[in-house]
Amino acid sequence: MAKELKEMTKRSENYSQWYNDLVVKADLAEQSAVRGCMVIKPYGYAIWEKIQRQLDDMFKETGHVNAYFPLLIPKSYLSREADHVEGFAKECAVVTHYRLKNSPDGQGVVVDPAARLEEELIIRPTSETIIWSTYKNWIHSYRDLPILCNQWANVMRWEMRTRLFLRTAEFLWQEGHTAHATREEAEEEAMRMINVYADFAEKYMAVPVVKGVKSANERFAGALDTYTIEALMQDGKALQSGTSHFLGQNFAKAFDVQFVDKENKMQYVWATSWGVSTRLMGALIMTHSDDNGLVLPPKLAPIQVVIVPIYKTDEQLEAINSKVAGIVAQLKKMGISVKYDNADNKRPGFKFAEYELKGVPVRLVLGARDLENNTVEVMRRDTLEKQTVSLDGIEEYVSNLLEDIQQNIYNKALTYRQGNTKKVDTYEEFKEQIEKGGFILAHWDGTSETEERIKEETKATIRCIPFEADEESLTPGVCMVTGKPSARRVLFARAY
RNA sequence: CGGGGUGUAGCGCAGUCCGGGUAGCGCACCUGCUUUGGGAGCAGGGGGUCGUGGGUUCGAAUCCCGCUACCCCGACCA
Repeated sequence: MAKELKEMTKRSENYSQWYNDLVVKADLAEQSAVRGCMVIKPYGYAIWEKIQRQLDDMFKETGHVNAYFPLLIPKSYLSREADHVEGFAKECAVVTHYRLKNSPDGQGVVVDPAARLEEELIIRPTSETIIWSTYKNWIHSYRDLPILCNQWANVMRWEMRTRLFLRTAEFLWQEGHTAHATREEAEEEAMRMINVYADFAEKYMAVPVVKGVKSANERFAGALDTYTIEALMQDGKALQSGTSHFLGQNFAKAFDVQFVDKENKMQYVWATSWGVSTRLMGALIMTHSDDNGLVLPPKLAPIQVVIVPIYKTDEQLEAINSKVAGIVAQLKKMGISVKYDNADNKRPGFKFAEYELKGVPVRLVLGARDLENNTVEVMRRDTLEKQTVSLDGIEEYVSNLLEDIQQNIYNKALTYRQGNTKKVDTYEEFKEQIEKGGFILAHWDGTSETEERIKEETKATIRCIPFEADEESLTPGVCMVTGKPSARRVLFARAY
């Protein structure tokens, strides 16, 4: 078994394979029989809940409220905004009938042809259209603005190819949809939310991200500007982890959402939308995990501390139980989630491996030997280091250790990203470097044609034009492909 | 939709061609004893219409034809 597991986890170079083997075993998720959809198992869902709760707090702090809109969208809504329909039409699931009937040949059921819908319904791939058709009724005056709504929901995109966590046909996400009286206010909102995402990624997920704006080619269908956070995975590919869109007046015009301003003039509303999905769990896994399994940041780990007893006799177990009870109570009081696993149907070694696979940040092991010495063995998941420490003040020790782990895995990921971000100046160099993976900062002439050509020839795309850059990167240069003038370096990578 | 691959016990696979002949292995599961500071050992046990429909044959997991599901690579994309 040990050997098999090692085989299994030594596959980090191929993440999709790794997901299927490791993550399923780690009880996070499994593919469902429904094409490209995923069943999220309890442990995986617990991680999602931690993500949800934290993000939701951050949304509330920035003045947002939650609401819910329908799953099904009339087909005609989708065609109101030209770019939007262009972007999503090809990947929509369509509801055409509302009834089944017994098959004439007596075998099962068939779709009742008499129950055809007059207008087909689309299962939402995103909710801009249904929300803006609703906002039309909510907005009449400048006094009705702004509207700052968020929705936690599932959406469906009939992708040609799916990947566990990163691109499932159905996925869970949140989508914020805001309406504003002025362009400036909407632009500020879009920027505010990409910053919220970046904060969340770095402070909670311990995933360093590059904030920036998308090029025209990579922009959201229907947006004037798309802001993004881009993370670098351990295999050298980029992962777009969250986006915030400044939608201008496109949807207001498409759905005729106007308000009367202070001067009694009709004005179209300005919009934003922003979202992150269960893809974040993919980012979490792919950024930190190692060959022993998941490594979770303490702030998002469903179980932060696991305690394993080691005993030979019932008397020893009793003694350990009562000792541990005090530690558990104290840790819980400090807001630390702790699991005491004294189940006697699994051996200690098995438990050690299992909780490492699940990414539990800290493990305490308490045996008869420790009771005598008033000590405990502490193992940290990020470095796998073990240390025997005194039981006096153990709660404080663990609390500090959790913070240390949170910081350490962030630093580790940041160091990795820095080491895999290169500046190149010629296209030959670029082609060579892109094969090695990682981020590349290079000059580009700003045209879609050049971007398209680079994508075709190297499979690399412009991940974003970063907001923050060193002075050299902001110095004008020449495009590595065409030699035309370039204002600054932009960020390239191969992406998921 | 193109190119490749795979469907055999809950999971992972061998057997499939050369050569058709009692359906196997590891893990998991059940029972018992011994174990417990890194995925326990020994002994015994249960579990499979070999993806599916047809054909060839005395006989098909194996050969032939069709269908189907899933995985990987590409086009598409959070």
